[in-house]
Amino acid sequence: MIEDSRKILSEHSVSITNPRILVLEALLEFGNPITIDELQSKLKGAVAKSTLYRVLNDLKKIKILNEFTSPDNSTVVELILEDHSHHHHLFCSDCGEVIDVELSEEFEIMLNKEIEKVQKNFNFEITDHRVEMFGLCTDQCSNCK
Amino acid sequence: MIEDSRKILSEHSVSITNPRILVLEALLEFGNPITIDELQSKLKGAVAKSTLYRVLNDLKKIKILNEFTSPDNSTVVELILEDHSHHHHLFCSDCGEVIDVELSEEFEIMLNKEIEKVQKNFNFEITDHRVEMFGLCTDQCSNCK
DNA sequence: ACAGTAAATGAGAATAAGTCTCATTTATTT
DNA sequence: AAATAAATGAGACTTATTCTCATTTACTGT
Ligand SMILES: [Mn+2]
Ligand SMILES: [Mn+2]
Ligand SMILES: [Zn+2]
Ligand SMILES: [Zn+2]
Repeated sequence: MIEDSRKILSEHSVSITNPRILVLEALLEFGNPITIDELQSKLKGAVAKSTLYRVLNDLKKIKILNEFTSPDNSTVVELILEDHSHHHHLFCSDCGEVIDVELSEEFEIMLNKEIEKVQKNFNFEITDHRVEMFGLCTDQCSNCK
Repeated sequence: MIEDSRKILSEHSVSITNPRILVLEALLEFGNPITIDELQSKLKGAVAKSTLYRVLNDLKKIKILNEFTSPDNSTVVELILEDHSHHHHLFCSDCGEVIDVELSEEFEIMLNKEIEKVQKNFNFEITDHRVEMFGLCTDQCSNCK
């Protein structure tokens, strides 16, 4: 995992530093979208708060980190590596878990057609979209029992 | 408009107070999703900051206010009255404008089918969804020229 | 209309996520 | 190994939102 992190950094010509490795490792290990709070507690103070935010910004700049706000207003980040393709998110309103969801290709095609229509109607240039689903994990989520 | 505001409040058995009327009037007059910042400037200090947030919470409690975060992290609110049906949002990454968008019925039907699948796959109970589109208004938006 | 009571308000203090500053440390290049 | 630019840590700062509490206001029953 340390090697994965080093590789990611060097492939993006970002200098290899301890805080960057630690943050990447934590993200890789968790493997799911994670709250900044959770991330901080996984790091157990090994990286200063200011540095954590700087590293997250660095990762955003090289386009391997995605950031969004969950319905309870916490900031969530996730790595987007090569294998990580276009997908959407499912939020548990109870425990706050965020789950990656891939929707069917037919659906994405239809959504793109809708987007075409919206572009024309509003004379917009739409560059991205997001589908979010909210609900309750019923029994299998890692936080709720 | 004052009468509309009074009516909305009494219909939801919320006591009719000046700050509540002022906030409702501003929202009704603007008629679109609005940033809390913009809302505050429309109110020109007529409502104390703490009261504004309280009133917005009151409106959320009676389920006539929707709140979400725009991609630039500002908080956006909108009234959801009877006529205001299910819809989604389009964000201009340049000027921050937020536009209501209604997608086709066929699309929503298909999305609901996708949601059915996700519910089963993840053993979730999905209660709501959101489609967000991001891009640039090309010429007609009220803020960019 | 009036008094009594609970609810709502205003002003400003408190909280907390995220940013910034600056002195020190570290990574990279030679 | 030295030189240099970049990155870091610690804590100050900013700013959106919440909280506190003394005062004001809206509703209820008379
Ligand atoms: Mn994801
Ligand atoms: Mn809307
Ligand atoms: Zn859950
Ligand atoms: Zn615009």
